[in-house]
Amino acid sequence: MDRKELFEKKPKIKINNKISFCPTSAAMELIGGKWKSVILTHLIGDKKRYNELRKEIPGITERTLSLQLKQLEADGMVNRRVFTKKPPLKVEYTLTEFGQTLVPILNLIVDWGLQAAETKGEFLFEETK
Amino acid sequence: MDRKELFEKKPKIKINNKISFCPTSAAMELIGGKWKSVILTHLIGDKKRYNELRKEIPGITERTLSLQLKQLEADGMVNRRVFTKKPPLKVEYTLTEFGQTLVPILNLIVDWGLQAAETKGEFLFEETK
DNA sequence: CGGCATCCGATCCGATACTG
DNA sequence: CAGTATCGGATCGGATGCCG
Repeated sequence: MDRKELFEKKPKIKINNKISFCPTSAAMELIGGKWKSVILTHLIGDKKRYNELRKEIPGITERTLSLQLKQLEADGMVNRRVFTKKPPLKVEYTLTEFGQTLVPILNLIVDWGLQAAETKGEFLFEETK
Repeated sequence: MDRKELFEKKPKIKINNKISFCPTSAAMELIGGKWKSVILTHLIGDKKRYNELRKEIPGITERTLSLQLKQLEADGMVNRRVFTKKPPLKVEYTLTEFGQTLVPILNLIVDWGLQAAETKGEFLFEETK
């Protein structure tokens, strides 16, 4: 069935047991929310450890980072690999192959955010932490 | 200041009085959430009346559609125009010029959602309403 | 036709403290 | 180091009814 026919039939979409009414909302179930795309953006290119992500993503709490990573893992966007069994642990997160397919969108979103800031917003630089 | 320099300084970003820590979260403040990008997608190309949107977006409630449209208007993504004063009213929504800049992202998201459904999910067709 | 008002449960998410 | 546990406020969003 081609795209045109799909559009006309307006099927619901089921991904990971979540049912959506259209491709857009299906996508937003996976990458929407306040933090998911931010986390994914930071995983572009490199693997990252938990605390690296925590430091690189200002404003996020441990709890939220942990929960979001777990969801991303459950949705097949992120791999979690444990390298040591005894504390101190070493855990690395990477994008899955599926997660990689998001990279073009994430890059567009970053660009758009920058441009929106330039045209409609402002940048706040802080000398004094 | 060029992009590279901007990245290194990691300024906060303020758009419409909302402060974000990076371009991605700034963007997600504007287009994130369950419904905003769905609504915007339906405004691509055509102006739409309130009830048109309601019919075309299954699963959304009047209240939510109304609230989201108001936010999109406040954020400068959508124009709301009233054409009659006495009931029955005629109200049309269109993308603003700023909203138009989102179209490439929205199209990518639709494509990605379709592809995700094809590879990781399934389509549910309903003969019986 | 195009909403708004109200109520209310579900969910999100921040703060804080604790653990293998 | 990489989380989990618990609490609680804020926000989301569904149901319902009303209105110019």
